[in-house]
Amino acid sequence: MSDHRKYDVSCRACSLNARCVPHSLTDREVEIVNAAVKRSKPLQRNKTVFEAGDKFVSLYVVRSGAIKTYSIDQEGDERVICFYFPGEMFGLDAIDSGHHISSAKALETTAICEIPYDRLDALSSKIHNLQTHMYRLLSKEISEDQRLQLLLTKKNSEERIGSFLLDVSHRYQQHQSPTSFRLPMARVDIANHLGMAVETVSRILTRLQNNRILGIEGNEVEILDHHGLRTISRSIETETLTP
Amino acid sequence: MSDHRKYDVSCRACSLNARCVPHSLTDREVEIVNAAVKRSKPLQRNKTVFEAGDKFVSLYVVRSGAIKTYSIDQEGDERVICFYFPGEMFGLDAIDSGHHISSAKALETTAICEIPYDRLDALSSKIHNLQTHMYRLLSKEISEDQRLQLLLTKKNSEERIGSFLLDVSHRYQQHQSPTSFRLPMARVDIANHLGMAVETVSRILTRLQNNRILGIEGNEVEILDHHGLRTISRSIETETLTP
DNA sequence: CGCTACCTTGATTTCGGTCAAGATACGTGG
DNA sequence: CCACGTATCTTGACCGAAATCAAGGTAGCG
Repeated sequence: MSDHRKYDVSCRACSLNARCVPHSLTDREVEIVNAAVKRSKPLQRNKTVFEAGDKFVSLYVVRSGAIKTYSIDQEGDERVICFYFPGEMFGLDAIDSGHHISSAKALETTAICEIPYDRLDALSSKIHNLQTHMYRLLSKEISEDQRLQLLLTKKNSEERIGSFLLDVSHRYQQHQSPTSFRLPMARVDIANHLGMAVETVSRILTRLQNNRILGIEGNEVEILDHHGLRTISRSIETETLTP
Repeated sequence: MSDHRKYDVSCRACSLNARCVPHSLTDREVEIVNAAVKRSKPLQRNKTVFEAGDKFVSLYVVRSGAIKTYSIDQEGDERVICFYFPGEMFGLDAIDSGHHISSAKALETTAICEIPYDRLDALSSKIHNLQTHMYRLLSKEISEDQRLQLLLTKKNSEERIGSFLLDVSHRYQQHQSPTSFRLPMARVDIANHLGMAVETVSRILTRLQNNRILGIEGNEVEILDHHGLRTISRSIETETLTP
C-alpha cells in the first residue's frame, strides 16, 4: 500500500516534471495520467529500452538511474545523442516517423515509466493542460538540442567539458548535491556525446583537477570552484534561465 | 478573388506541409486552420521576424524566400541555428520558455504566415488531427536537430558541406530543380551553421568544383555528380528515409 | 566611380585526433 | 583470497585538418 503510494508520487514526478518543465495539472488530471502509465521492474546496466528501427510505441521517463540514447554509424562507432536523468522524458524523436531512430540503454540499474503514446495522445486531446505540457516538453527538447549545437560549433574541448559538467550538475541537483555527484556514464560516452576523443576528455579532466577546479575520483566528481568552471565554460546560461 | 484563393492554397501548403510532414486533415479542418493564420506583406532582406528575448506569440511558416534563425554569443559572433525554406515552420523552440531564444531574419525577400500560438493551441485541442500533426512537427524538428549533431560531432568539413548541400537540395526539390538551385545564404552563414571558418567553406566548394562534383557560380549551385556527393558525405540518409 | 560587403587563395599555427603503452579497476573462477 | 583477463582510464609523442592571419579579387549599390 505504502509501496503503491510511493509509485504514484514518483510517477507524478516523472511524467510531469520531465526535464523540469513547470506544470499545472490538477490532482484529478494527474491521477488520470498515472493510470495510463506502465511501471516495470528496473533494467540492469547495459539493457536496452528500445533499439534503432524499433516501432515507436511509448514514451519513457527515467525514475531512477540513467539512460543514454545513441546510434551506430556505418563505420560501427557509436554516437551518444543524449543522456537522461531521473524525471526526464525520452523517445520524443520517434513520434514523427513512427520508428525509433536511436537506441536507448541503461547506464546503470535504472527504473523507467513507460507511457503508451496512443493513450497519451488520446488523453492530451481531452486534458488541455496535458497537451500544453507536451508541447512544452517537445519544445524544450528542441531548445536543449540547439544548445548542444552551440556547444559543438563554437566551443573548444575545455569549454565543452565544462558546460557538460555544469549541465549535469544542474540537472542532478534536485536529486543529488549540486557540487558533488557521480557520473553514471563512461568517459568514452562523454567523448562520443561531445564530439571528441576519449583521450582528450581524460586529459581535460586531469587538467581541471590540477587547477583545483574539480576533484575527481573515478566517476565521482566534485566541483571545487563553481565560478571558475563557469568562466572556463563561458556559459552565462547556467542559472540565468531560472531566476 | 483569385488572389485570395491563391493565398489559401499557399497557406494550406504552408501550415500543413511544413517540413514535409505528411498530413491527414480534412478540407473542413484546413479551412478552420487557415482562418487562424495571419498573412502579411513580404519581408525585405535582413528584416527580422523576431529577436532573441522577444515574447513568444506566434509560430511562423515560410511561404517563399528563406529565413535563418541565429543567436549572438557574448563575443558578439553569430551562430546560425537553422535555415528555413518554403513550407517549413519555425519558432518551435520558443513554446517552452515563452520567449524566443534565437532571432530570425529574412535572407532574401520572404513571405511568411504567422500562426498565433494561443489560437493554434485552442484549435488543436478541438481538432485531434491537428494536435497529432503538431506533435509530429515538433518531433521532426528534434530529429533534424539530432541529425545536425551527428554531422557536427562525427563529420569533417568536406562531409559537412556535402551533407548540407544534399539536405538543401532535398528540401528545395519540391520548389526548384533538385540538381540546380540557388543558395540564399552567404558563405559565412553556412560556416556559422556548420561550425567551421568561412575560408574552409570557400576552399571546399572550390575543391568540389575542381573535382567536377559541383558547378558553382556565385550562389548558384549545380550538383553535377550526385552519387559522388553522396559518397563524400557518407550519407546513407538521403532518400532512404522516404522510400 | 568608389565604397562596402562578400568571396577566394595562400602561408602559418595550433588544437585536438591518432597511435602506443602503461596503469587501474573489476569481475570471475580456481 | 588471489590470479587472471578484460574493460576503462591516463599519459606521452607525433601529426594533420582546419583555424587564423593576411592580402587580394569580385560584385552589388548609392
